[in-house]
Amino acid sequence: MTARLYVSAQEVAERAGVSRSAVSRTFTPGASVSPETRRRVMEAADALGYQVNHLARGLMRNESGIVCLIVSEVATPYRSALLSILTQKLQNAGKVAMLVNTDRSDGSVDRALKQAIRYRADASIIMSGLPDKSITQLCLKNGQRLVLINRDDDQPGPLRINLDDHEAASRVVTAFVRAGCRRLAFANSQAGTPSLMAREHGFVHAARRLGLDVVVERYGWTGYEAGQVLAQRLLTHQDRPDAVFCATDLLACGFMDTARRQFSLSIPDQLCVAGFDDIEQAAWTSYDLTTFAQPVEAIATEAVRWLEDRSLHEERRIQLHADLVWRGSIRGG
Amino acid sequence: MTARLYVSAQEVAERAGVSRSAVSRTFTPGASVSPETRRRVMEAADALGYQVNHLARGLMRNESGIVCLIVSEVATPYRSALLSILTQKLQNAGKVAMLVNTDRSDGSVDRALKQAIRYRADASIIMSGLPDKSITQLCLKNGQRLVLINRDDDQPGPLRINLDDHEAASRVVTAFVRAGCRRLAFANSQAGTPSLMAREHGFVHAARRLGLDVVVERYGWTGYEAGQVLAQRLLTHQDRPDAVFCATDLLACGFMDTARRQFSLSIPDQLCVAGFDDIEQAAWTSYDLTTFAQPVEAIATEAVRWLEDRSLHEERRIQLHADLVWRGSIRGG
DNA sequence: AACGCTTTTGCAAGCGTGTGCAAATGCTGC
DNA sequence: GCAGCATTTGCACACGCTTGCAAAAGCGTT
Repeated sequence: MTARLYVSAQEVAERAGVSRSAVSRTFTPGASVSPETRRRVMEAADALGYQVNHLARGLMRNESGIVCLIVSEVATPYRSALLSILTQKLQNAGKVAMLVNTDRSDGSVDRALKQAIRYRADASIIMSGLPDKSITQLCLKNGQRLVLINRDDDQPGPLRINLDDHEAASRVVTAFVRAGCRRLAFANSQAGTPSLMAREHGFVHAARRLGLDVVVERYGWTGYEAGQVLAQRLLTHQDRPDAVFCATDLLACGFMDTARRQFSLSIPDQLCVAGFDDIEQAAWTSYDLTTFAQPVEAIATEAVRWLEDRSLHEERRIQLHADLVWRGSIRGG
Repeated sequence: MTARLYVSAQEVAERAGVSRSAVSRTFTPGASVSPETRRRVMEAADALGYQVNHLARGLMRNESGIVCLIVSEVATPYRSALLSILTQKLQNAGKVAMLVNTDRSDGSVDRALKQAIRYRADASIIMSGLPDKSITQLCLKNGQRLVLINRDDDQPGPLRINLDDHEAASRVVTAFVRAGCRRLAFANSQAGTPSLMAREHGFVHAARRLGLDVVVERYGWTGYEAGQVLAQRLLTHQDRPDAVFCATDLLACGFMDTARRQFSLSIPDQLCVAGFDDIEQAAWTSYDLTTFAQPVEAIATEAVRWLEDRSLHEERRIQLHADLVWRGSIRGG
């Protein structure tokens, strides 16, 4: 019993006693079909289990309905949260998400974009890494739309969504100082992405403006373990910090755990901590971390809105605001 | 400057001075092309930025290369970990993942499968929820392959991958008893999925076999907050448990936090805890949770292997083993 | 040079759909 | 009944690709 072919519009047409065009029009919103034929077509379609072939439709319309999401480290809390809401909203907009994982190997963002082109994706949303300019050109030339999320750079053409990292970082300084902290530190990873660096620079500059120095430490990849190592390093510093801004909540979690367990520090009494992203774990009582919320909802909304609106295919930048979520890891408040 | 059409094989052929077929064959592994024409085609293709149109190819070959992943609660640690590795392996196998998020609304698994059919996905992998039998039939009739992960049920046709939940649960009983615990409890959500229930039943049965009773509590959705509530309920129980098996690591995290913070219990001295999934947070020092590891690697490997091997399109069940990861939340060891 | 064989090439049909165009149909008002 | 109009329908072509088939080309042998 080798599987039969899918049922085609032709078969539906025959069963309904109409032409194939009528079937096509029935499934094309806004096409001209009389109520009566539509009914008969629907009936036949249901009976046969007909589903429009989107490959063929995409071929004709030159619009596949596919949006390619390019991500690495999908299993990370912030990434998966953004991914979740993006797919949600894309589906609501009648699109479907194609997920390309760019872990390992470096040219993989480029490979991912080529994959997107092969499937004639209507757009690609890049959440990690950066494509080569030549590939960007290729995409734009082919009318493929491009969205860059939190990957600020100078590529032309696409929609770029970014946060006010710099300004957010300066708010942390204020909070730390108001809490009576004077020995500030910044814990960063070595990833060196623009948003991470913007937080670092924003923090350092704002502190300097108040005449305060900042100890900056960078280590490894942006995860829990790196946070632990950073705590080891920063807390054994001769002049131990009394406040640390971690570039990421994951770093902050590792940092806090090591600060408490290994250095027996009480938070926020002896050490104030702030993070960024507002991942789910930041709200867990073990951490109760004061942090900045990634506006994932707004990011997704803006991205999808831009994709839907065909008039806006010009270059565009959107800067969103990261709200400070005040919890218990900074004194006062 | 409205975006030009994508470059087609025709244009490549003209530029290379060969027929369209030659171009097609150049990009079809194993087709008969002379080295010389292949070279010329490749040259022209590179110059023009040609990418094979997979929509058209899928239409002809009746094989799209798309595999549909049907998931809800993508942002959950275990789900996102599985998703990550699955996409990884699918890509290595030359497939591409289409992600359908089935949060909200109940018929959405069915809708997701219809979507998969419309895009003529070669297969669908269901990680959450359960499709209606009629839809399953529709898929199989159309030659679409189906993989169910941890969703044991009686649907015919697909590949079903499950864990030895029952046996794992009984190992926890042994560990608890060996640690000197006698007042056992099981913390579950109300989701009632087969795997969760298998863990519950396995635990209760194994305990009963040793003459021990188990207090079972169920609440809410399988997340951190539910764990907190479950702790509230179980730890105020007249005869307070000295060991609790949480159906899920997320539940366990919430449970532990509330046990420590609200009831000032020390783990594992006054309370032993075990979880299931081995999410990343289970290894964090705040939790240091003894738990069972979801064999995500093996799950993905088996699923992809089955998809690749066209000979195995008969029904199949695979039962995988969940390793016990011993950490500090149970005494002894 | 003629032969047989293998490899390469081009032709053309077909995959399942959307849509412009012209023919057909239905409806309204004389 | 018929002109005038709006609506519906079917035909046929196009989308970009794969592939069976037969013709063409290459090549070694006699």
